Amino acid sequence: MGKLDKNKQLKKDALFNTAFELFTTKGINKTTISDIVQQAGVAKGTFYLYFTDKYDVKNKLISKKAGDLFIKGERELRKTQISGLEPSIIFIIDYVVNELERDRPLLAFISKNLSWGVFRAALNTPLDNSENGNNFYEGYLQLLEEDEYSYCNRELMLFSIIELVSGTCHSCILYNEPLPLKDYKPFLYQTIHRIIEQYKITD
Amino acid sequence: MGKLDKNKQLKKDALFNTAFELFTTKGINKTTISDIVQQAGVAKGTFYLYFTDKYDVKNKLISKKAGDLFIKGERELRKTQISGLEPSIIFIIDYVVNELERDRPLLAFISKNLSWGVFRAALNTPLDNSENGNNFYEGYLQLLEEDEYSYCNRELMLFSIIELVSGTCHSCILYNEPLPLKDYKPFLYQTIHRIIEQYKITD
Amino acid sequence: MGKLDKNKQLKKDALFNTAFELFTTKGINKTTISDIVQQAGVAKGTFYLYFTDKYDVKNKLISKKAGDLFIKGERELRKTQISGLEPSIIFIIDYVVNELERDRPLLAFISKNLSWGVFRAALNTPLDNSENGNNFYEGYLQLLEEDEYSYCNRELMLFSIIELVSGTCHSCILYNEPLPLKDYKPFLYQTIHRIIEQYKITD
Amino acid sequence: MGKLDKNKQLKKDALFNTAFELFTTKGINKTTISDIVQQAGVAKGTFYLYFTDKYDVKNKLISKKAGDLFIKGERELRKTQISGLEPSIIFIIDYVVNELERDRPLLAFISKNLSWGVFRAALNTPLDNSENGNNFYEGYLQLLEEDEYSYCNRELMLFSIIELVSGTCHSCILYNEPLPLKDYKPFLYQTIHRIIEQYKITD
DNA sequence: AATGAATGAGGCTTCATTCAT
DNA sequence: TATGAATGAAGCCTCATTCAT
Repeated sequence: MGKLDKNKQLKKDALFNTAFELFTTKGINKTTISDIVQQAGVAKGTFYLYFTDKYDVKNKLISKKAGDLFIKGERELRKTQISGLEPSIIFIIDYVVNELERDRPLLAFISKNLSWGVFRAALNTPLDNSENGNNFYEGYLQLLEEDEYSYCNRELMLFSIIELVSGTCHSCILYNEPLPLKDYKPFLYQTIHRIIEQYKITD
Repeated sequence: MGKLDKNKQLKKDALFNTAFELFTTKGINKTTISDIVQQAGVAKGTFYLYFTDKYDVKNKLISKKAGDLFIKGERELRKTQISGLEPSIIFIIDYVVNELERDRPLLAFISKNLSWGVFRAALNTPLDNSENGNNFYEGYLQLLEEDEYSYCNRELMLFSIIELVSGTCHSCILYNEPLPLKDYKPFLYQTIHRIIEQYKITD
Repeated sequence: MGKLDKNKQLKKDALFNTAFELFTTKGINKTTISDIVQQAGVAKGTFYLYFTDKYDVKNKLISKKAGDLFIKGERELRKTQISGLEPSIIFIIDYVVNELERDRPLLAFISKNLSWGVFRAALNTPLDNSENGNNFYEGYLQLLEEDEYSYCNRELMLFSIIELVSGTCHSCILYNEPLPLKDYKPFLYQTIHRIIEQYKITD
Repeated sequence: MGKLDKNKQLKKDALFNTAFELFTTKGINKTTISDIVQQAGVAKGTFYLYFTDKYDVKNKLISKKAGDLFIKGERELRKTQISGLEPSIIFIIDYVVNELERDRPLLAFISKNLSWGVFRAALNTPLDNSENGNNFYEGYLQLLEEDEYSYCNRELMLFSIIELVSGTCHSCILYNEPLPLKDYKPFLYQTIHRIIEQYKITD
């Protein structure tokens, strides 16, 4: 990559990161293009070289940030000795919600804007720098394969779990409503257990 | 109520209803105060006599519309012979998601903006014109009382169900992702069944 | 007309007149809305209450200014004892080109932008404050009626004369090319004479 | 001409031709330098190696295109057996207006921007690749010489005809106002006849 | 000679809010 | 109460021009 191209990427990254920072602190509506470029230290016009408008950045950020979370969760999982579908899923979910509890602006940003379609796409994005082309969704399917039981409607199972976690944790973390996250966790994981059971194939 | 007061209420209602119509068709961001007053047939200044700004109307609308849905669901339930907690809950949920499938703009409007706090408040709002001061949440509690089983953490159970339904149906109805609502329903109701079981007290 | 309405008209007029002044001095391309409102002493938004954009003002100005010129020419004609079609036309043309020679920015503004359609419309606009609904074009037709000869294709005759005058005088006045207006006038009026002859009906 | 020079000329021509295409299709105001270089397939900076700005190209284009038209008209004339001043002039005018009727964007482009000065210059430009240094205006003078009559104020005569044709045809072709070109032609050529008569020297 | 990323001034337009009537 | 003309800050986006490569 030439000096020029590297510089280009630097500017684009600066805009991307600055936008994320401002979106999560001020909110998307109250963040202006002027805010972004000013804080990123580039000229107004430069923004339009790389993005079409504020919502273009927003969509790219959501997909990226949501994907990153799960990828990091999976990486952490690999560092452990945990095996089996349910323990693995619980581990990753736990990792993700803990991350989101630590970074509430990120939670607010992601959960308001995430649709299953976008999410699904993000999960299918190959881990960056990945030598083996792996991605989260493939990892999930592999977990299913390796489990001692068989499962039907695998995408549906993940979908149900994700939407349940997403909705409930949003409320628990941001508003402590109807109760704080740590108090809700046992119930949540119990519900996840039951959802997994639901999709288990029993002869 | 005097003639003048009635006139006042008329204008306020016009603004309220027009705002709802525009919010659901054009989106909140793209709806301006000018749009609202123009279509409502009142002067710009009049808006500020009744609401502080666009977001004031928005919040009031969300609470109202979400509450209305469940209240209507409960009314429909009473017309049937259905009894028992689970059949009743499934009936109401089914009624609500069917309504939302028929009125997608309403779904988009509500689900993007509903938090459990707001929702909880809406459920506690007395049914309008109600002679007996009943509200949805009390109705829910009564269903629990009348069931042959006992349940713990009743609010949590409702919370889990609502968030699961809300997230999954949003995706199924608006994007057909990962599958159309009608195909997902059996799985959803099975999951609800399992959540209810989870909170059942067994000696 | 109420105080408010009068004020409204004042602002609109201020914008209209200021736009004309700036268009003729700086040119349309280099005149900005900001320039106009600033010099007119009103707020930016006020401009958009009365005009859709710069070109809206432009079109209205062209029509108005072109019409005014001919109306004034006709008024001057009435003050004289001149009679007969040709002397009358020559008088009005002479009046108009003299006016345009005195006000070159006006000439530049009008002649670059005038189409016969716009012009025709302007000529049909009733003289303002006119009690009898007269307009230039009707006056022209009346001149034809009163003449001792008859004419065919009356609109065409006027069209030819106007376009000839417009094109040639634009060049003579603004660039002295191919010669100054005063030197060209005899030739021009001779040509007009011949055009009138051309449309005269001879048995 | 070296290979490099040829390459240079190619880029310049590409810019020139592309500018013409865009000016006539989108209009000058709405055509940007970016549009031109992009469609011409060269880099932005390259434009500034050959032209100072958009208006530089514009002026060069107008002069070139207007001149080309008359030169082509004259060439067509030479292919015929037509002789005599008036038939020759009518032939060329007819050729030119027919061309302009076929290519309305060209008409719009030229007639909005043509002044007699620019036009006169264009007519004096030697025919490109011309071995004999001839140009349109000289051809015109020669036609006058060869005619059986003598004429005074020759430039004026051409000027009057050109301006008349230019103004009237602009309106007839682009707007069919006050009538379509083909219906106006007989009147126009009759007027031209009369103008020529006007400048004929009679003892 | 050629490139094209970067610039940033400056245009256009919107719209929440006010306030005199 | 109700009005709606007026405001002007604030946002968006374009684009001619430059300059390091």
